[in-house]
Amino acid sequence: MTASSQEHTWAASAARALSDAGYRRGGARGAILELLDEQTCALSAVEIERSLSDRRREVSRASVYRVMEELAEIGLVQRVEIGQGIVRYEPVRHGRGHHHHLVCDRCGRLEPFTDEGLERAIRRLSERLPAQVSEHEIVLHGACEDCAES
Amino acid sequence: MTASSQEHTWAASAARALSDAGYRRGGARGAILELLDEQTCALSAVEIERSLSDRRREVSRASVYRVMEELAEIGLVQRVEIGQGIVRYEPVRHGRGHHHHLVCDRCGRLEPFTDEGLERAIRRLSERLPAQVSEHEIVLHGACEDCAES
DNA sequence: TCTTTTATAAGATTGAGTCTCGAATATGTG
DNA sequence: CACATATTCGAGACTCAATCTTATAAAAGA
Repeated sequence: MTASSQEHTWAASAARALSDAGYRRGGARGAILELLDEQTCALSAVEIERSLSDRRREVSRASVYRVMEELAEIGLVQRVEIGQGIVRYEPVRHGRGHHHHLVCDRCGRLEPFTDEGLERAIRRLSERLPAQVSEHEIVLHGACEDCAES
Repeated sequence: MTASSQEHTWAASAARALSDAGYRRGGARGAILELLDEQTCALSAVEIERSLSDRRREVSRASVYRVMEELAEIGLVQRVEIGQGIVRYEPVRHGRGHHHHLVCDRCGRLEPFTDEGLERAIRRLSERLPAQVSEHEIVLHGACEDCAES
């Protein structure tokens, strides 16, 4: 899902949104935006740190977490808790691109999927519950296609 | 295993299931079963450790994790990942007291809910996906009734 | 340019969860 | 009952993701 679908890249619009929200420009933030822009699925903070280090644009751990928190706050990335106590982050691409995840408990593979029936069920449910459901992120566990065969 | 929930407590049937699975009786395990039996919703490992300590039946951290893993393996408890890297465990009543959870992001409250529409959507989805979905646990985030008012 | 504010880096710290291994306890057998 | 043996338990060291601290670097504004 390479997504320069809209007018700008995700990184560009994210940078503008950050700016609008009162954040200033910074090297670490730019590098992280650039990296995220290339991703199609969720990255963990540690993976982000390592990936940037690999391309010789080192960013400190604290910066990764701080930037991800800022991005999540504005809704530019979504936190995805896959399990094992590791939080992954995933760029939210304008409207489209909403999906959930299936985690293979054997090989650890992470697969995105979409399902309109599920979305509908959640919308109805959200209205019924005596609470404000702000966002939802569904993680199914099981065996992925490859692992299921063996 | 056919859990006729009336005649025995959950703890009793869990003890039997453990015995059937080849586990022996042990003090720590018994204390944990007893504690879990009183719970209606999920407890974290740390909460279990502290609760037992409060009632002067101390159980070491390793034992808590070990026992919870055993219980989860046999299907007597369900792991629930609420976020913040904390795993909670919840006794599975009568084989299927199946429900999901809403986490209040403000006060941290954990509320169980059930929804047939959601279950139906997941069943259909599971058939459609090229993978074996073994179990599902859905965590919605938002503001609970009390927090939503303010 | 200079000042003020915000961002960043490096590393110490926290805290959930894991691992190890010797001690304690349960069950089966004589 | 007593013994032998396998299982369970406890205490603490350890791992590692995530947070906090503090000094430095870099932007925006004057």
